[in-house]
Amino acid sequence: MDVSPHAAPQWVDALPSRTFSSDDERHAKLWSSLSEVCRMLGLPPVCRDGDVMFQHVKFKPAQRVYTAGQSFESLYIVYSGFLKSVLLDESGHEQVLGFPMKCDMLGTDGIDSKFYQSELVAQSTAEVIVIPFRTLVDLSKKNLDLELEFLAVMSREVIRQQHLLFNLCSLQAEARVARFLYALSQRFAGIGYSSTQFTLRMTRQEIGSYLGLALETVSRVLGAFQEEGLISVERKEITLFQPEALRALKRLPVRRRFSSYG
Amino acid sequence: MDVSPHAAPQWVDALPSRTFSSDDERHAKLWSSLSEVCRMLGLPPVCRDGDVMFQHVKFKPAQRVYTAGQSFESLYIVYSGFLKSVLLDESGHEQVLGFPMKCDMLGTDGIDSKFYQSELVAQSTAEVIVIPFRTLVDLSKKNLDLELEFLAVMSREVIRQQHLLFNLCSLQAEARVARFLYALSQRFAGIGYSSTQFTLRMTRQEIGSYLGLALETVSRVLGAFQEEGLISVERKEITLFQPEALRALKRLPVRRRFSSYG
DNA sequence: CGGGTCCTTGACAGATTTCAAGACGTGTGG
DNA sequence: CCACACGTCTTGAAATCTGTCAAGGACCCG
Repeated sequence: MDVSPHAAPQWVDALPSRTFSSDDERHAKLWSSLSEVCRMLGLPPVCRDGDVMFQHVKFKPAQRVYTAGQSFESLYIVYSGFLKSVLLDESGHEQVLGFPMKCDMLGTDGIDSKFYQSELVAQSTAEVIVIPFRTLVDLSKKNLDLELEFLAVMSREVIRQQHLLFNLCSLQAEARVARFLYALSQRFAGIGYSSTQFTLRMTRQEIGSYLGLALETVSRVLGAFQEEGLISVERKEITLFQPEALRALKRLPVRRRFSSYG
Repeated sequence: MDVSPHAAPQWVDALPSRTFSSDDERHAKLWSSLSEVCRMLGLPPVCRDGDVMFQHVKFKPAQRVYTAGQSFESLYIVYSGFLKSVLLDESGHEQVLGFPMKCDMLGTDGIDSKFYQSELVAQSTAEVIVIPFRTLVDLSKKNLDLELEFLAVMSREVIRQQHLLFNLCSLQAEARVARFLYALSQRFAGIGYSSTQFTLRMTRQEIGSYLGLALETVSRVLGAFQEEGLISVERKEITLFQPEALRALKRLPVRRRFSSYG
């Protein structure tokens, strides 16, 4: 199922068909208004162009919303489901950039060069709202505050990456994983899920890539957290017992295992 | 000279005075037009509001252009000199986010919350162009393409951070330092300096913070590069002998030093 | 049921940090 | 002009963390 980087034609069949026929899709919400989009992005509801509607598109797990090198046409807002955003290097190695979920905006890295620099991959059935950039530009001419608000959304993305950078540079493995779990819990809370009990949609490998760690390290750290009673972890099912402890965690108390002189 | 984080009044005296009296400052260029700003940002020269001018402000080494928590009023474009952008955590630890130089735009992390999230510190005498955000918004109403272009500039910043993330996550120390030197050399070339011979304005500590390494590691890796004949390093004076080798470097050939059985 | 992916766990190697000491340079004040 | 203090850089040795390799078990899906 892996698509080699920059292989132009391959992503085409990962795009959804324009025709909706299955029962599942017939019942799905197919359009969102501009004001709904603004609400999802947390923007002030200044925009009242009630007529403008944006199409929804559904993706199945492992399908790509866009791929690196594909020409930039639209921004995307996650309506439902879970995805991952990845960067591919020359040799096909995959670097995870984030795990977008409901209300996240994606695709901004294509604005400058007019080609997406990263890939957006569905990890579950996912529904995204398509915002054709051309439409956005046109709308901005009528509603002068709109483009301004999009600057704010991009500002948020810059800040998110700054914090990620900080985590990678100044924290060691345990703290990185702890903060990852805490941040994830906060995001789940923000979209109406439980903040203390959830299912990881991504593999240890992907978490490791995101945090700059080997998958085994992620596995070990999760195990250690469980030992300490901070969390419960059973494959992908996670329960946080002490979220605040995770937020503040620097390093776990040393516990000599297998030592004969303790 | 260190300013403790979030200490509100302290940054005030780091701001430049509005009166220019010294000989040095009298001869400085004090204003830039919008079209000049667009040119510096690499934007198409669509903007012809010839009348709009932006003020220049000068800073001495260690002075702060803005600080974390300060209310967001303006974006800044580096006109000359060298700076560093840093994030401060609760305990005052400093995380370097970048080393801005000529033509770089800063301050975008304040757009969303209306407060700067990071700090911009001069590392040499530096001159920045002040773009009041209010002015930018007003201009956008007349020139509809302008705000669009600023989205593109922010898009570039997002991409820069994506690559930084990739470097931190998937490369080890030697490759990080090598790519850092290569990228620096390219940037120097871009603003008219030599790409093969330059002076590092930042300390090993700051490079280490930026790359997620200890300062000693940076020092050692630079030493190793010199041993290999890739560069020459004498304190802050750097000469690149094989820039391309640095760009592609994964790891240095192992060289057993101090081993008695070789 | 079989194949594949994902996860866990151990042992080990290797990379990087930490700690420590000394050299080098620079700026300041006597 | 020199001495001194300070920040920076280098270098070594030891400690520690994390990655790598390997094997086995759990789970899922066709």
